[in-house]
Amino acid sequence: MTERKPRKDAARNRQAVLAAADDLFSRCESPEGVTLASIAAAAGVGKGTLFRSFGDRTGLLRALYEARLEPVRKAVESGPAPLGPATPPRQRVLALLDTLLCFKLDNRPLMLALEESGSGSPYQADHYERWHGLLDTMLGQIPGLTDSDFTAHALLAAVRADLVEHLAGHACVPRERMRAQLANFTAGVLGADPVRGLANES
Amino acid sequence: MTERKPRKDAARNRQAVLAAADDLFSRCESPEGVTLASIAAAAGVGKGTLFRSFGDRTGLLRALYEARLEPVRKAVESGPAPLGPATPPRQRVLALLDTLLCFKLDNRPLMLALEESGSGSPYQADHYERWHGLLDTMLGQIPGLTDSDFTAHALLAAVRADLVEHLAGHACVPRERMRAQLANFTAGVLGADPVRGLANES
DNA sequence: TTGCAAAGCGGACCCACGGTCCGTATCGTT
DNA sequence: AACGATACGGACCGTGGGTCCGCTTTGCAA
Repeated sequence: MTERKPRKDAARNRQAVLAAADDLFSRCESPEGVTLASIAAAAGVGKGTLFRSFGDRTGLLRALYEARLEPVRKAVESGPAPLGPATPPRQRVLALLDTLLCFKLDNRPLMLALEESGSGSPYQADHYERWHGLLDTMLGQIPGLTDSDFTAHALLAAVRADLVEHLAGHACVPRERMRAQLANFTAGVLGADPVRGLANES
Repeated sequence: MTERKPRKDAARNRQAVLAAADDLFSRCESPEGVTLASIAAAAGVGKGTLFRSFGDRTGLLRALYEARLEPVRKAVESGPAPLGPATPPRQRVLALLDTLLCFKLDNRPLMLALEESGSGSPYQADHYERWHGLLDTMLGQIPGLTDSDFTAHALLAAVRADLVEHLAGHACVPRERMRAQLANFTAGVLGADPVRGLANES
């Protein structure tokens, strides 16, 4: 194997940086303000260390994202209904989008930073590919629905971080209302009748 | 009136800058590469001039955008069907989104730069407000459709510049296919049956 | 315990880019 | 022609991401 065990202090510093960044992001608005130097300072390490651990800004953001996303990923990959793999497609799509929305609501500054930094567009990040692929597959299993690929993109676009931020931050749309609107919209896209209880489908 | 007629050379320089920027944007990929200094150089003026005319990068982008958008705006505000105001809502929504998509396809680098620069999110730009307001109104006139506000946001999100860029540039989805997919998707959102000829509705 | 690479540290340094400033050139009016 | 107002342009600045390299720490081994 190519694994070289990292030195103890290295591991500790990595954790410190992660923690500091996490903290700064949840504390401050406007991810612009969270500079790499400030993260390094908050973590009590030098900039060099930070870059060695994460490559660049995007790398750090991604690492943070992965860390926070872990439980969600688990739930989707092998959890119980309505998120887990044993759920019928319609409900699972609803559940997935709802989960994504909530996640972005709960991690606004980070998600904002991640999407806008991504050295270009968020569409190049492979975590996007993952969500898109999953959604695509699920949509493909819904009879009567065409263009699952594009539809997946469009649905994901409806929960983009900056839109969420705009609605939650500027328009002050409350969380539950947003969730309801998204569910309603999604149900419309999936065809059929707008779901009311979001859990009665064959 | 507060209008002070600008000096002749000022006007000429403004045009030169606009032209140069237009050219650079349509020529180069990755709007990152189009720096203000390079625009100034290409226009044969100093950076100071550029900033005096447009305030900042976003101002320049916006000016360019407005200029290119002019015909579209006219067509929407007072043109003939299916874009003009006399069109029934369903068709007009379809037509508007299609138009927007085509516009972004035709102005990829510029739109990309505009959306990602906007000193924050594209949602703070007032041209976004305009499109959203219009769409919102139109959607409100479609019976049986709820949450027109959110729906308008979601539909606009489906034609965001970076998504369009991703599909057209990376995934190499041909123009007509994208238009068809978008039309299909939109029709789904509007309720009812997926339109086939996109022009048979009461 | 001590010695000694290798791994890691950190902050001085670099560069690109957006944006400002002010001495100088041009306009256009009298 | 002459003079104020207007605009020019490029030197200059601040900021923030990313790099470099001499010094410190670690952990293995004698």
